[in-house]
Amino acid sequence: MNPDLMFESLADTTRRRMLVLLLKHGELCVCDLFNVLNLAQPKVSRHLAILRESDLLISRKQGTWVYYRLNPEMPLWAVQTLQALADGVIRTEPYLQDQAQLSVCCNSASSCIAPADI
Amino acid sequence: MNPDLMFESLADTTRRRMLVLLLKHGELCVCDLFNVLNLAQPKVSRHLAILRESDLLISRKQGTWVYYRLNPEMPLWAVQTLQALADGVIRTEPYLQDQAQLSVCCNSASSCIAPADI
DNA sequence: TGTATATATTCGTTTTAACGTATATATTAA
DNA sequence: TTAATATATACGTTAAAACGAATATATACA
Repeated sequence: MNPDLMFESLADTTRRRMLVLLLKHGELCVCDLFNVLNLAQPKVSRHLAILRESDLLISRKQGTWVYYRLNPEMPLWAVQTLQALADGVIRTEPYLQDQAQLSVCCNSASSCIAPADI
Repeated sequence: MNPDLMFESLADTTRRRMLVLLLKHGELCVCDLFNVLNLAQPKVSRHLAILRESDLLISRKQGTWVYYRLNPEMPLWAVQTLQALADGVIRTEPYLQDQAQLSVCCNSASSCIAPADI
């Protein structure tokens, strides 16, 4: 985990929103992310690539879907950074609404969120 | 403390180096900072202004010198973010050398570092 | 008063980052 | 094979950030 890359990654609002969603939810696929955030798919994919390249996220492919989650091998200081970020933003917009949107999306029949254990 | 402003501030290496120095030392004047970092004075002043505007730093003027330190009114999540940052970088360059340079500078007779209590 | 020093700001340029649109890739299913 | 869907990437443009150099401000002191 390179701190320079990591803190450059954290400088963008879209990327912070995605990280906080993944911190709270665990794992999400690309289509859930751009639906929840109400952003264009290529924009979300590009930001996900940046987070992947800075080792904050890892992805796994399952059929046509790609699921993203926090890198479980992150060092403690990086985890603590993300937790502090989440503490700072979680009661503010747009993060509050993101969490609400995620609940709606995840509980719908059309959700492509992965089952708890595969 | 606005998280957006804060995390944009943390995206620059020079600003991270200054924050870590101030986290470890407590208070430094502008000339100590640009001597330790070996950077041009206007560059350091500009970055200090950005950190001041994002409420990460406060300054106090004493004669011709201006002393900067972390904002003591920072919320807990912001303090924890900075501590995690410091944990992540403190054993890497250029932060290691910055600490070493600070020791040299602070212990010299020409240092303008403020006495412990004024 | 003038000079010297510490710090801040302005200005024009260069670099970097983000964007929207279009397109490519890869998987699934008919 | 073709069509449909999910995701990723490429391309050209726009916007934002950082830069060096010059200058402004403010304090101290002779």
